[in-house]
Amino acid sequence: MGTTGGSRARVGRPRAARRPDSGLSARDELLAAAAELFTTRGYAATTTRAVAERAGMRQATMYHYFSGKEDLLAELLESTVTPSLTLARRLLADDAAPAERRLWELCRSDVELLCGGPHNLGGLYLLPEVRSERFAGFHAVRAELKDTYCQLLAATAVGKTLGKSELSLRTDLLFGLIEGVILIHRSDPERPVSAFAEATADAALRIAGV
Amino acid sequence: MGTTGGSRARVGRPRAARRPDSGLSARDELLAAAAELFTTRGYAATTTRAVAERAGMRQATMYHYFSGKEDLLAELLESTVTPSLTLARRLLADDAAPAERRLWELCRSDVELLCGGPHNLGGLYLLPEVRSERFAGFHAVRAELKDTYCQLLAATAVGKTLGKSELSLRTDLLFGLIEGVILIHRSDPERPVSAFAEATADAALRIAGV
DNA sequence: ATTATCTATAGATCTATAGATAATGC
DNA sequence: ATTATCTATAGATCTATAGATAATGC
Repeated sequence: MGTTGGSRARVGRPRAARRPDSGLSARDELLAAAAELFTTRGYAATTTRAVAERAGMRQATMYHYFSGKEDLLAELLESTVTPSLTLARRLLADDAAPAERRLWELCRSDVELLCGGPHNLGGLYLLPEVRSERFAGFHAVRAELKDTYCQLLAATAVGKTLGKSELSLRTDLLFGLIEGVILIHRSDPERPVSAFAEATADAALRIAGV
Repeated sequence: MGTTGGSRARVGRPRAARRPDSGLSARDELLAAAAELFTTRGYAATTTRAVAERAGMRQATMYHYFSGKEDLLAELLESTVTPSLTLARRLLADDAAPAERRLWELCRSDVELLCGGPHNLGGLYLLPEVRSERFAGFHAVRAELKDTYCQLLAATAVGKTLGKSELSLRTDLLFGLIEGVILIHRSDPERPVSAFAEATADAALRIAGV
């Protein structure tokens, strides 16, 4: 997420509302605030003022770091999908482990990413605004990730027996479960994420018939 | 959805923008417009003007039928979950068929309800605003529906072997898949809904380990 | 001199109400 | 007389910019 910039004695006019140092750079404070508000209240319902003030600064100051709400959401979306794609590619290339095992690991890791961490970034995927073409960069990376899921599934024992449209349906089911995993997580947020991620990965393979 | 009121020669001042008769009552025209806009653009991003004008009337006229956007969403939500709960109760009581079969049928029917029909009402469940306490009526009915899923699952052969927390996890997985089914439907809207609903019901039972 | 922040605000909405109007019904 | 609609608008936002200010850096 960029500079973590912990320090004292910073350049620039001091903030009006002093608060204990979060340890994050101002930019990251804004991203964290936006993630929380977007996932809980929604994107359109979240004002630039709400984001800035939750981050500890005045509304106008946000524009020093981001060109607007859209810019914040775009960055959050890409930061979520990029590490997942990196792992997916590594797993696809690694032919030491069986495909079943690699697919399971990809699912497990994605669930941890989406449900773990300080904010439930998985909730971002459910925002209706995300479908807009303004987030084409995100959609492109996401499509690549989905294609990797599809290739891993096709490489399993079951996958090799499937026709094209059946493979495509099962990929959609599998990917849809992961994409919507936050809905399940929300129904019992107390469940420890690591065990939940394993259980969901098990379920994901069952859904795909693996 | 209430009165279907098809007719000519209606009481009241004529609309400014005449359009061919939709066959729906003004109230239902508003609900249909709201369903489409809420699911595609989101709730907060949809203005009262957009809803009214898509329904063929001016913004202020909407207030003759609904007290505001919130009222529209509340009615849409309840209209989606109520028929599903009715079926669920009937299936729970019907001990002629095996529980596995009844659970499958409930899943299939819910997928048809959420993905079929003129607008993809399933998309409403993903709106962040829906979690607000303002929609407590909906949440109550929804909780009852989920409980029925849980009881049907518990009545299956596999269900009887599960401990409490394992049953609860599998209910969450199953219900979460159905709740998020619109995400899967969106990835290929061309798939015929009835076959898709059957495939998703199959997947739902697999996820639950039935 | 540079930087991060502030205050102030113009312009663009959006909601919800008040009150007028143009039909039918009796 | 009743009804469904309209037009107009006050009041409440919200975004994005302009320009001032209070730190550090040199």
